[in-house]
Amino acid sequence: MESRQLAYSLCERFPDRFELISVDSAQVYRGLDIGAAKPTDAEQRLVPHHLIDIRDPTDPYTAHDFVTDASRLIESITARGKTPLMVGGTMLYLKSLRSGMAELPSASPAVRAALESEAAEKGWPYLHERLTKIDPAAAARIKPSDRQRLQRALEVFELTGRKLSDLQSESHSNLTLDTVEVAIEPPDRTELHGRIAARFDQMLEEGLVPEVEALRETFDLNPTLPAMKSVGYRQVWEYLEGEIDWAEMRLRGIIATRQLAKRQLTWLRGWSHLHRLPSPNLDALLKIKALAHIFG
RNA sequence: GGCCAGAUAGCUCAGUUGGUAGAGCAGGGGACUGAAAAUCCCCGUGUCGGCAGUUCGAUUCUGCCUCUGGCCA
Repeated sequence: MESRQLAYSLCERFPDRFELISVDSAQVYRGLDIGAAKPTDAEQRLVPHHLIDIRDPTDPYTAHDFVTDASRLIESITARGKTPLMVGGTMLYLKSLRSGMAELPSASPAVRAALESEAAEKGWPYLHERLTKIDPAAAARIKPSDRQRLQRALEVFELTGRKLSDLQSESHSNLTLDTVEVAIEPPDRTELHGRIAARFDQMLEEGLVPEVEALRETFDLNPTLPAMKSVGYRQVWEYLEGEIDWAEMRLRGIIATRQLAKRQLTWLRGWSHLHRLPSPNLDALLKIKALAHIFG
């Protein structure tokens, strides 16, 4: 959350030096502003921002889309003589950009719907058994309870006639990135949780609920869309449907945010070559040796 | 003041025909290849409100007490 402020400090110190690429699976959607903690117009004027407001919430954006878009942007920004600054907390996007993604077919709503109804009829364990027959390696990795990945593995087979595990072990992107990775070390858990609660209350005060109501009027949304499954939006949706009351919505929103933060920290823990800063302090950032060539 | 129902894990509760107890949620840890702010996996000893009594043995039965909710005054 604070990394963006640090990025802005850097941009102010070195004007016209950087362009910012948002690494955020919620900020890509138009209309998701308050809940996605999208940069304000004033902030967006500080430095060119990319990959914000590029999709309607009815049109899912994916990790693969991100890798494609970000790769292209990195190239063009660099060609302009500037340095791309990637800021955001969608860890899979970052990971995929760094290690590349396999050549896989994109999602097919028709195939997914077919698998969905088959699962409703015969159960997911049955589909997992089928995956075991066609792709034992993938089946061993994917738990029968992990419907999302199970569905994906079967979908890939339907679409290509090939095993997901084979496709994944083949072609990986050979994008070579010279990056310096920096993360701001969060405070202790209790304090982090306090901040998260305050932040969610702030969003409610700023009008998160009316924002979702407006989205529902503007777009033909449903609760299975990624945009509406994201933190805050999902809980407000349930509230607007009358499934939960205000207090419960607030509580669940805060809980979901905490759990998201925890998952992001889990990603970060295993990150190698990561520079950890105790606070969003520009001087501390500038002391990182690996950055010397950029400012030198 | 009287009657009734509760009091069990951080929270909501289940349960033990008497052999010291378990779910959901929260929390912690982990995984992660076109939904990723998603999806999933692992982790539960707590004076079973207090004090007595009955019993080989009580969280479980009995009595008293404390607290909470409801009803009646």
